[in-house]
Amino acid sequence: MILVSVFLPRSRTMALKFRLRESVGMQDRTYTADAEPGDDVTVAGWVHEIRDLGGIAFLILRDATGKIQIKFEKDEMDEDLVETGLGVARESVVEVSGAVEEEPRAPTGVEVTPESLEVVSAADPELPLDPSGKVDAEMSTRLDNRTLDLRKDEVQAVFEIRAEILRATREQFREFDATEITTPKIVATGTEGGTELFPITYFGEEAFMNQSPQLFKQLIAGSNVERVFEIGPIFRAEEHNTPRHLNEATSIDFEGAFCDQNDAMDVVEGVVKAAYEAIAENCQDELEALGLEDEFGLSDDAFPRISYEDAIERINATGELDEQLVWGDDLSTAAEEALGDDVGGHYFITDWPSEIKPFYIKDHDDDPQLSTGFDLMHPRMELVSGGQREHRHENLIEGFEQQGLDPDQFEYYTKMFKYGMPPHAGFGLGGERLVMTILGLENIREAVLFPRDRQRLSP
RNA sequence: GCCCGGGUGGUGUAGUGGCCCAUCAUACAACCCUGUCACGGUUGUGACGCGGGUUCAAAUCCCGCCUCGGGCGCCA
Repeated sequence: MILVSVFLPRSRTMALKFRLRESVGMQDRTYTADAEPGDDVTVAGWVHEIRDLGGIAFLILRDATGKIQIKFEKDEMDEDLVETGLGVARESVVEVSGAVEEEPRAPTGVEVTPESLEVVSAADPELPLDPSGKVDAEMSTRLDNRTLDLRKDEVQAVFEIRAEILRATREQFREFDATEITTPKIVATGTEGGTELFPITYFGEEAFMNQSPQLFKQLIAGSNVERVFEIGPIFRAEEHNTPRHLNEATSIDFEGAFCDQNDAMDVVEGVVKAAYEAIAENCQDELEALGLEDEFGLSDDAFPRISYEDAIERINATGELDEQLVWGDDLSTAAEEALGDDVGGHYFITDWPSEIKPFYIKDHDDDPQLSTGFDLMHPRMELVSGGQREHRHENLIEGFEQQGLDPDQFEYYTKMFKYGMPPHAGFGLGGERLVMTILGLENIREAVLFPRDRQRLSP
């Protein structure tokens, strides 16, 4: 990514966003975005850069709201002050007090003439990566030094937007009358078998990190709560090596009683669109930092709902695949790409063959070969999988057996289907994949502060 | 799980057997410069992932290990 400008003018909304924090921060500190000409201020932050032109020199101070220029005139100012100010290493934390003056030649139109400067925390002059962005760093170097990496505007913007996506999806779920729940991450059994779970020891007993809140959210949807959502971590022990998989991911889950797969699709479509809208409305500065301000948005059109049968026909018709797909085939990455290019936007694939969907997905009443399962696809990758759930106890037990699972191990789950389980439907949406597709990130690790992948366990 | 490609100063790179006590940028150090905004200029500092092998000669070829990234499978 290329930094658009060293000085990103922060808008009024940005300044307002941070003003709220002042009540809990340094009482007499002014954010750089709030420094107005005529004020006597104390600003505190990181030394972004020092430009020494000889008789005059500038220190660029950066904080969460932006940057401000501190001016040093060597002949006219206290020698110690100049020496301290210009001797400090980049990325050191300093606190500067002085008068803010209007100055058209300054990058933001204002600059501070310092009266005092304190080095709060000196930085090592040799940095493991360059937060000013003049020199790129590799993903691995960046992740090993996330604190420094986040000092770059375009990196910080990703996580501000991620936070906005989470806020907007939460709010949208509330619009759908769903209650936020949290379910256990340490579990006795997996959702779909034990092969892809991280085993742990729980007081001497075998346990696992949960790979999905699926069974728990169903149990709560079957209570009077009816509609639930959860935004939380999921853990998968698969040893994949791709730019779109994580071993710890954030799942955005929904489950609703008296809902069918079409209702679930309505909800997920609403949630995804709410995320796009919230970003367009509240994250202009961040979009600019990422260079996305011109092209950002999502069409108002409904996401097309394409049946599995039509999907394979359409894929075959593109001629992109070496071998024609036949009914019952799962969709390969190449097939998904061919269809994604053909559709050109988000779309659902519905009515999958029952045999390639998990046991808890309900089949169509009039055709047991067809499931109510659906996927929401972004042209670049799968975002969501969902469907109507099997709520009939007998059918559920049968499903376990057909999938080669022992229903006795899941008794905590299946027995609740004996005490009044309404029809219900839901979905799981990949949180990082949502962030990644919305922002066009090349690697899913860009969307997580401290990613867990096959190689990385720390930091 | 199968397959492919990398690892060179702090950072990012050039270099496919001798022309390399290793290129360039940035950083760092010193000096010059009174309006920079990726400031500019001069000089300097600093590196071939680890171990073994082939060769008169290895950053370069071979083997093993460590490590990073990607493709597929599978998935969110």
